[in-house]
Amino acid sequence: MKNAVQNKYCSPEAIKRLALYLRGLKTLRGVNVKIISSEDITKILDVSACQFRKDLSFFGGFGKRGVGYEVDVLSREIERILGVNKNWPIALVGVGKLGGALLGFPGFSKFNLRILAAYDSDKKKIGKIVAGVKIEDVKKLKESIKEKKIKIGMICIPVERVQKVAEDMVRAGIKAMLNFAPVNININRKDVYISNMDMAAELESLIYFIK
Amino acid sequence: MKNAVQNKYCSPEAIKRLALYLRGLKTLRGVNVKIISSEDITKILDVSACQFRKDLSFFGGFGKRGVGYEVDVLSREIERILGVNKNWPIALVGVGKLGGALLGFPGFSKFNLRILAAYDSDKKKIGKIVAGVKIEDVKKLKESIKEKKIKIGMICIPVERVQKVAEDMVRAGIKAMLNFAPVNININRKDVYISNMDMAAELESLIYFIK
DNA sequence: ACGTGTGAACCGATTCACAGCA
DNA sequence: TGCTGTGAATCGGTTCACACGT
Repeated sequence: MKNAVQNKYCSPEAIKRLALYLRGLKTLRGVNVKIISSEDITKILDVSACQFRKDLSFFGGFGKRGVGYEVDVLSREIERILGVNKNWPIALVGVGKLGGALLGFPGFSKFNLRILAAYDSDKKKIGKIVAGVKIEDVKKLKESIKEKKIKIGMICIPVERVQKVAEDMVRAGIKAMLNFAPVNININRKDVYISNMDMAAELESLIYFIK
Repeated sequence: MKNAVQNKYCSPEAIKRLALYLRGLKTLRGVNVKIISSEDITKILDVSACQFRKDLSFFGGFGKRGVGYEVDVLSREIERILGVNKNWPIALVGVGKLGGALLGFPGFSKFNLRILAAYDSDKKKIGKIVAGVKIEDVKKLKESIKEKKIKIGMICIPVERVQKVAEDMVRAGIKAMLNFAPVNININRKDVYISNMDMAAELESLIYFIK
């Protein structure tokens, strides 16, 4: 077994797969499976056995030859690699229907992801508590995020205001953003990661394939 | 100019980029830009000039040498390629917070994507009208989707029930699905496309990069 | 002259195939 | 023997660089 090589480059695709593996492992743990082989994983996830092995071997050898991978051990290792074993508070901007739904989304809390701050420009919403989070004025976004030392943001506001809000968030110290508006955010910084959850674009590309 | 070569393989990644280009083009049209060059597009989207050209040339030559691309023409062509110039009704399963938010999501209607049917298992919700759509009993999902000839589905229900519902949808004729539950759907059919909007996995992979 | 369209070169990611270890 | 871990081979997608058309 080699030591983990964290300084070499690992593709974003591979990292997303790690998160996917974690899903699969949690499911297996739920039905009390203790050991899995790379071949087994192909039955529950759309991934090839050797891709699974290669992805993991990049960070070190977590399996036993002739046996397989311990579900518990591997889960913990992947959590450590991704960094999700620590708490990563999230700031949400835009508590409309979608933003409101995300505030209470059980899929987040299950994975150590907690929305700690929410912002809106609507006077009627400011001050209210939604899913345990007090909605603040978006005007105070910068100092509030800075003060709370939040590094992750989610954007659920209309297209027109997205760019400005994103810039404010970066100035406040946000390093990663999930953008739900169908527009491209322009931030020229290598230390800031933006991921677009463009649901309409996703649907549009699906349409191409079923035609 | 060569004729469009639709029989050769085009990667899903490239198709997603087409949808992205469409976003950019709509924005440009909004500010009355008539012509763009492949170099210009790099200023508003994270894509290289030659990738833009290559993606488009795969489907035929839509630009003028020495000039650029007409925004109007290119928009229409991409819409035709993707197939979004026609109406593609959508069926939504699970009208919880997230499902309810998607029902009224303006980002869909803007792009010809209309949710025409919604299903839930909650007796209190069945029969109610949300965002103009009457919620039906999920038990009647199969015949209802079949009757309405819907080909696209969206899944917003708890993990445990996802696999069964997905199978029912496929049996009813659904060819493409957007899955919002953090679980992998197993459908062994090449003519059915499943796209996972796994927001938690997305966040988890972002955490890796900001660590 | 200018920007598209495209074969060729390049590069990264996936898969193969087998050595190595339990 | 069985399954991991991994260099080598392969595959596909991106970029280069320039011929071509306006």
